[in-house]
Amino acid sequence: MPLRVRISPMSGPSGPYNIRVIDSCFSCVMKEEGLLCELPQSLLSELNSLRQSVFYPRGAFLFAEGESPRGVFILCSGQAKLIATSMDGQSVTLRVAEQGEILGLSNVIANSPYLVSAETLAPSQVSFVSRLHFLQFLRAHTEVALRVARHLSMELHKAWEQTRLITLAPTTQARLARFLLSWAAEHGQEVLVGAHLALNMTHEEIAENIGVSRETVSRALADFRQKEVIRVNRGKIVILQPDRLHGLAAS
Amino acid sequence: MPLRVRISPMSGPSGPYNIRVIDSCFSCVMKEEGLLCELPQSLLSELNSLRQSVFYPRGAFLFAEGESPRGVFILCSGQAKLIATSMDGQSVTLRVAEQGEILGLSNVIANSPYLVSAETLAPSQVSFVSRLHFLQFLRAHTEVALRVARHLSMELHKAWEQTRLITLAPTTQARLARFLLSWAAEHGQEVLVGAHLALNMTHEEIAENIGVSRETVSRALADFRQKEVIRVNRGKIVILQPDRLHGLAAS
DNA sequence: GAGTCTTTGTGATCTGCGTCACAAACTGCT
DNA sequence: AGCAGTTTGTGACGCAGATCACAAAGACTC
Repeated sequence: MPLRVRISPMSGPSGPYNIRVIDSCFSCVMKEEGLLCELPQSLLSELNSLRQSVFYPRGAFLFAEGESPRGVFILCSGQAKLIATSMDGQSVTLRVAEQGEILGLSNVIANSPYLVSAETLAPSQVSFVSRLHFLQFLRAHTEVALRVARHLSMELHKAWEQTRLITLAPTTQARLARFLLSWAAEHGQEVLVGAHLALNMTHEEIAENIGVSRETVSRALADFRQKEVIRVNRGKIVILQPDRLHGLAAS
Repeated sequence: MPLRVRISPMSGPSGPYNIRVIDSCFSCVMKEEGLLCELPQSLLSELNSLRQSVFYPRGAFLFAEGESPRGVFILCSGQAKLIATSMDGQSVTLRVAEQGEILGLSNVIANSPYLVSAETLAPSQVSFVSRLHFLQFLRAHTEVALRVARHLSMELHKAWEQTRLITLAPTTQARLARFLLSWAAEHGQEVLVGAHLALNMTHEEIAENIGVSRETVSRALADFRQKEVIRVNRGKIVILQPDRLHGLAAS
């Protein structure tokens, strides 16, 4: 098992970024799918007293591969991607976390080093709860342990979906189409004519998501555009022909 | 999200196989890494009363993609692989579970259909616990919920490792070498001169593990053999030059 | 608005690996 | 032992996509 590089210099939730510490905001807990949604008020306020809220710009690292787990990061708003990096600098995106999700959970539970890095894709508000506090909280409330198990199950399923996406698509175009569709699905976006996808990603980053080269993504997108399946509007992708996109995804 | 095929005809832990039902055997719980190891005796015997033990031959399906979760499968002895299949019949192996591991856990927790299939790689003794019983058991004991969370974390980390293996290896030979090394590592096998790996896999299956074609695996293995890095002995692979194998894995 | 850096678009080339095809070796069955 | 089914070995061929190489278009700074 080769050791991995890129140990971040950060020692807490704050890093070498221009970060604002905020002290309200637990709106994320209201989200339907969030781990914490519909927790009894008493538990919420207990958790509230443990957490520390911080604002990160785009491109900030919440934690990096190889660090030992400091604690969990609750994504109150924004987006973050989890990436794995190889020795020669290549990287894959394992998944993109949305608001309401918890990052670093599995590492805190297993007490094993982060084996992925978490980088914000958009300006994000993040609540940090230290390992010790979180574990105490977890042990004290069976309800919380069950929700954690459910969250981990969700993460596992997404990891499997990602493997499926990368390995079982016949062509690159299919991979890209599936990627766009699953993105839309995960963001509650109906895949209708005119749906806007705010990917917040460069072609390079899309490439890392689907495991192909940057040029191939550019070319495939150009092709979709030329077929008028999609349109690109100031960084956002607009779906023009959902049905044809599904067709491309299938084969 | 395309629906997936291969719904198995089984409706319980038993299927259309020549299966023996056994009623002892919880030796798996003694295993160091098993989910259940070192559980208090009282919990063990409670679980014992809930389970039903069954013997499967090689190639049996414990469950298949798309089925709703009947319960969890505790692998007392043997091996099983988790596979995802695409519409056109291709498949990837997501991981190989060893004795002591629990299969179908995340689906029971999340109450979502199995999105992978589990197939035995060797004759295996498996204890089945139905969804309801397991959830009751889980809810009743915080200790168990925590262990489940730890097991799921382990599964998630293995899933990420698998993605890393498949996507971040520069060449096919590196993939194969890494696969062999990680196999050895996970089986407590020291990677020493003469270490025997009982893969229980055909080249086809190895190919599904590392995401390449069968012929490519045959050729790569032939190459390793010709370089005298490995030797093949009645299906078992013998490592002759661990250091060179590590070298091949790196690049 | 000039200058720098990042991102995107596209052509040209090269190659690893998938695919097809078939022979050889092995396995299991009666 | 003999036969059928599976697994393995290897050659020949073709192409999808990686890589290289720039140019064009945006984005951000002062």
